[in-house]
Amino acid sequence: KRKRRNMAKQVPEDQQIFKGLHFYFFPNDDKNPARKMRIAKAIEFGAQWEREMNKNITHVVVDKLMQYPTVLKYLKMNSLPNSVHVVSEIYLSECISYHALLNVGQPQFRVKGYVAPEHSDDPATAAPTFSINSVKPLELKLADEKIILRQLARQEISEEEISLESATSVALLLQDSDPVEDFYRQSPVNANRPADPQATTTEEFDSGSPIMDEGSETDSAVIPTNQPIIKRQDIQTKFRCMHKHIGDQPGNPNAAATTILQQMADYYSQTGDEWPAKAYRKATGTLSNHPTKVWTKDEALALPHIGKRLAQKIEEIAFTNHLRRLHKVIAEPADALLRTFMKVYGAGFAKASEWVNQGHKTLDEVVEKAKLSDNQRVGIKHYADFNARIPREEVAQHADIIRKSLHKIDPAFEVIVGGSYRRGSTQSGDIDWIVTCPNTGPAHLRAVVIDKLVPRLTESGFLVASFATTSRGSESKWHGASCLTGSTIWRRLDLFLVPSNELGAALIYFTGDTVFNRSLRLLANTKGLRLNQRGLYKDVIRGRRHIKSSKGILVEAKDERRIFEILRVPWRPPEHRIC
DNA sequence: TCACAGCGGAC
DNA sequence: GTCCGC
DNA sequence: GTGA
Ligand SMILES: O=c1ccn([C@H]2C[C@H](O)[C@@H](COP(=O)(O)OP(=O)(O)OP(=O)(O)O)O2)c(=O)[nH]1
Ligand SMILES: [Mg+2]
Repeated sequence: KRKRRNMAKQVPEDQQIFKGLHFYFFPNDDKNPARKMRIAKAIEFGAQWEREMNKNITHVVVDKLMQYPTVLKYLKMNSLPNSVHVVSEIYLSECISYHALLNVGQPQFRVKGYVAPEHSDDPATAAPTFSINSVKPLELKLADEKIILRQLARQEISEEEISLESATSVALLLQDSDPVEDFYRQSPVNANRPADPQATTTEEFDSGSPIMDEGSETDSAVIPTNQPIIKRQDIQTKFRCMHKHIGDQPGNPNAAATTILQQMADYYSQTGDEWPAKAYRKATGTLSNHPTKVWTKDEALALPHIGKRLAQKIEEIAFTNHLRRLHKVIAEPADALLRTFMKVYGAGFAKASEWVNQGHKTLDEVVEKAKLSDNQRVGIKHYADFNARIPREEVAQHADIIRKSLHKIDPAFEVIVGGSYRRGSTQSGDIDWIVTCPNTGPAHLRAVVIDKLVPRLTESGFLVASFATTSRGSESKWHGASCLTGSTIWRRLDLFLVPSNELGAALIYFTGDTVFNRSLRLLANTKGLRLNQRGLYKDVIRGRRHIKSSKGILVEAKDERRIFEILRVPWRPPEHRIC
C-alpha cells in the first residue's frame, strides 16, 4: 500500500482557515463533482480529509439532502461525540467566502435531525465515544412472489397499437411476410433472442445494503408487511419511443408530483449527479404520461422507471403536496447563480462552478475578470438572445433566406428544418437544418455549404457568428448564429450536412426529441443493434465496459420509416416524438 | 455490478 | 480524460 | 435512481 501524499494545492498558510481541522464528509467520497470540489476546497484551505470515521475528526460535513439519522445509521452509531461538529455543506462555502471559521451553531448550517449539544466540552459526555451498535438484524426480504406477476403480464397488449394513427404501418407490422422479417431471419442477432430466462435466480434475499437508505421522516421506519410488488414490463411499456405523445396536457393529474420530481432532477443536475438526475427525469416522464392520479406507493411502483424509493416519494407528494426533504434545499441563492452561469452557451457545470467559486456574482463580472473562450464571450454577450425562444414564423423567415441563397448556388440542394420546428413547436430554442442533395457525396456538400453558402451569408450580414465546424467521415456540421435584417436578436443555427443515402438516420437524429432518440437507441441496443445519426448497424461488438471494438455492419440509413420498421417501432410522425 | 445514446471537437 | 454541445 |  502506498502512502497517499496529500499535496493538493493549498492556499498560503495564514489563509488556511481550516488548518488543524479534520473533516469527514457524508457521503464520504468524491464521486459527485460538487462534493469533489468541496473537498478540494476544504483541503486547499488547510483541512484534512478523513477517509474513515475516527477520533481525530472535528467536523462532519453533510450533503444538503442528507439527514442526521441517515448519517448515524450509515456509521452504525447511536450518536456522535459532542466534540464533533455536524454541519451542512453550506458551512464550508460560507467560511471560505468570509475567510473565517464561522459559528457552527448558526441555523443555516444545521443538518436536519441533528440537535447540537448544549456545550460541546461537557466532560460528562466526552467519554463514551463511538459506541458501535450491535449488529442490526437485517430485514430479510423474501424472494419474489412470482405468481402475481404472471397475471399482470398479460393485460392490455394492443390497446396502444389499435389506437395508432398509421394504419399502413400497423399492417406492415402485423404481416407475417413482413419484409422486415427477413432481416430477423437471416440476422445472427436472432440467435440470442427469445432464449429463456433460465431462472437460476436463487438469491434467498436481497443482499440489501441497509445503509444509505434515507428513511422516512417519521422516525421508526414502519416496516410494512406488504409483499414486494414485482414489475414486469415489456418493450411496449418500457420504452418511451413506443408511445405517441404530444406533450403534457394542462390537466395532468400528477402535476404536483412531476413538478417536484423535476426539481429533484434539477437539483441533481446542479450537483453534477448525472445518473440520479436522469433517473428522476425518466420517472417524471412516465408520470406525466399517466392518465390518472397516482396515490399510493404500490400504484407508483407498477410504473416503468419508478422504483421503491421514488414510489415512496410520490405517495408522500400525493398526500401532502410536497416533499419534506426537498423543501428548503432547492432554491439556494448560490444555486441560482450557478444556474444562471450554466445557461451561458459554452459553459457547463464545471465552468459555471469555477466562476461561482471565483466569487463572481454577475455575468458582467465574469466578462471583466474571468478568462473566457470566444464562444463563451459571445454566449454572455448574447445571453438573453440565446436563451430566448424563437417564434415559429421567424424560423420560417430564416429558412427563406437560407433556401434562396442555397438555390442560387445549386438548385438541387434541399433544406429541411429539423429539431423542435419539425416536431411542430410554436417556438424553438434554435434552428436546426438538414442540408442534403440527391446523389451528392460529402465533399460536394461541404464545398457548397461551408465554402460557399456560409461565406456569402456572412458577407451579407445574415450570419453573425461561427462557433464550430465539424467534419468527420460522411457528414459535417456548422454551428453559428444569424440575425435578421432589422432585428438585433441573434439566433443560434445548427446546420447538418447529410449525403442522401443517410438521410433517414439523420432525420431521426435531428428531429428528436432527445429523450425519444435515447429511447430509440436504447431499444436498438437491446436488439443487438446500434443506432446513430448515420444509420442503424448490426453486429456491433462491444468489449468490457461497453467499449466498441467494431463499428458493425450497416443495416439501414436512408429511409426513416424503414428504421422504425426494423426496430419494430410503430411509425411516429415528428409531432408525436415528444417524450 | 453494470449500463443508462452516441457522437465530434477543444483543451 | 474531461468538458461542452447536438 | 432504476432495471437487468
Ligand atoms: O443531446 C442531444 C441533443 C440533441 N439531439 C438531437 C435531437 C434534437 O431534437 C436535435 C436538435 O437539438 P436541439 O438541441 O436543437 O433540440 P430541439 O429538439 O431542436 O429543441 P430546441 O427547441 O430547444 O432547439 O438533435 C440529440 O440527439 N441529443
Ligand atoms: Mg433545436
